[in-house]
Amino acid sequence: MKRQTKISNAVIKRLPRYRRYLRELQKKGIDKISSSEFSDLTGYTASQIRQDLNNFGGFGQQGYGYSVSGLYNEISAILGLDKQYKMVIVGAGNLGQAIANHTYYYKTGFIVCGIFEINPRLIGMKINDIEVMDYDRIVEFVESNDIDIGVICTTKDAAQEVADKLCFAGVRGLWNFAPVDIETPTHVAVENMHISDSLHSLAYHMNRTREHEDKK
Amino acid sequence: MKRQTKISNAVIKRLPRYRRYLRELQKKGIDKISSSEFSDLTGYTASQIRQDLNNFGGFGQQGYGYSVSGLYNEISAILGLDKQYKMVIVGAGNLGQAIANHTYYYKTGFIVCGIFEINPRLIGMKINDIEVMDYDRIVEFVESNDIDIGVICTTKDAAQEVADKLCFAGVRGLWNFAPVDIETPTHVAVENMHISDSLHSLAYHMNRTREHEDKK
DNA sequence: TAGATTGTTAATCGATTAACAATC
DNA sequence: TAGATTGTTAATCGATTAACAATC
Repeated sequence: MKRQTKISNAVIKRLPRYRRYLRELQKKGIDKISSSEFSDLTGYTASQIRQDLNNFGGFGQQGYGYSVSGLYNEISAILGLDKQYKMVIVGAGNLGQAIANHTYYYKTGFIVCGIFEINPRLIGMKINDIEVMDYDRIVEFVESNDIDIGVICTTKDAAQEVADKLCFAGVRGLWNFAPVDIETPTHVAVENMHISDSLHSLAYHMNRTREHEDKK
Repeated sequence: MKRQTKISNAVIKRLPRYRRYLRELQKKGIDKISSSEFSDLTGYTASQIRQDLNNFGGFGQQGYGYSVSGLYNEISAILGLDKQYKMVIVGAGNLGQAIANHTYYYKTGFIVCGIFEINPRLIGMKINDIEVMDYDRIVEFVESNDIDIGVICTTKDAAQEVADKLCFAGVRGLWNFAPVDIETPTHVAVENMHISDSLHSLAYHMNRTREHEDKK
């Protein structure tokens, strides 16, 4: 087993997907899988799966394969999903509310501790038992509650300023849903959910498949 | 100018981002940009920007650069954003409602024509003036209204069945928010918004930046 | 025209796939 | 043990970067 210093982002992006499939196998009561069976399931080549996993350690057993629950746990630990994270949501609009209501995060260790807004009509509301607070109080709140993650559900114009405030207050990660690219100090991780970008590439691919049809 | 047959997905994924920056430049009244200035702005290398654009045509002018609005329009057309798309949303939960309420899509040519649900308590409601209808009626509706895109906001267990039905009814694209990988006929494009996968890779990166700090 | 900047080819870099020795 | 399948090295493929001739 050889542990590498720098693991490419392409590998990291595949881990949550591997984990999802392992969870399904677990539910079905399957407790062993080979890289080639896993390849059939996921669509990744067996070679790539083994290569990816061996970035982190030798989790398999020659002649046998991988233990489904063992591998599930390993990947969870690699991703840091054995830990808990405290989150705040900024922006109590549709998207902020949808995320606050999504109990899934809570179940997997991502705890929404508060929602922040500038719109006075929304302040004081409760969404899924989480209080909507005045944005003015955010720095104090993040500091005193040791918040790990800020979720940005604001307009694109407010996003960078909100990000700056969250970083100043001490979050370690930003989950950005605004359609802009956020700048942060190097020690703060950013993950973007660029929803409209995604819709735009769907539009592209739809017109491409159309072209293929036309040629037939 | 040389037009390639097959353009890599990595290129396509960058186009919406290029387009966003061009829109901002346009708003600021800047009407000309060189690849190296655009590189400073976006973080992509000037070489990559020119390489990417030349997959589709020679949009620049030697010695001058690129026309901001010209390039914006070209990229919009490449993505197919000069067209209109009719969408239906399946699932009127938090996420489905958030998308239905997001007027942005409408402004950019993606028109939400209906929302479908199995929960009888939600059927008949109006969300942002869009009717929530019985899921039983979806095939008929998609067929008779020439719906282009199905947006899947259901649970992961229902997602594939919903996808099959939408494909059968004739959509050309699926925008999938359920945390599963959807299978479709080759002529139906799929774009995934795997929200929890994104959160999981954020968790990974947060723990990595932490390690760097520890080493200091 | 001279200067600037593109379009495009060539070189490099990184990621994926293939092959196979190690080993359970 | 023999068969199976991993871990890992080597080969290939593709994507990014560098370089420069074309040209506005």
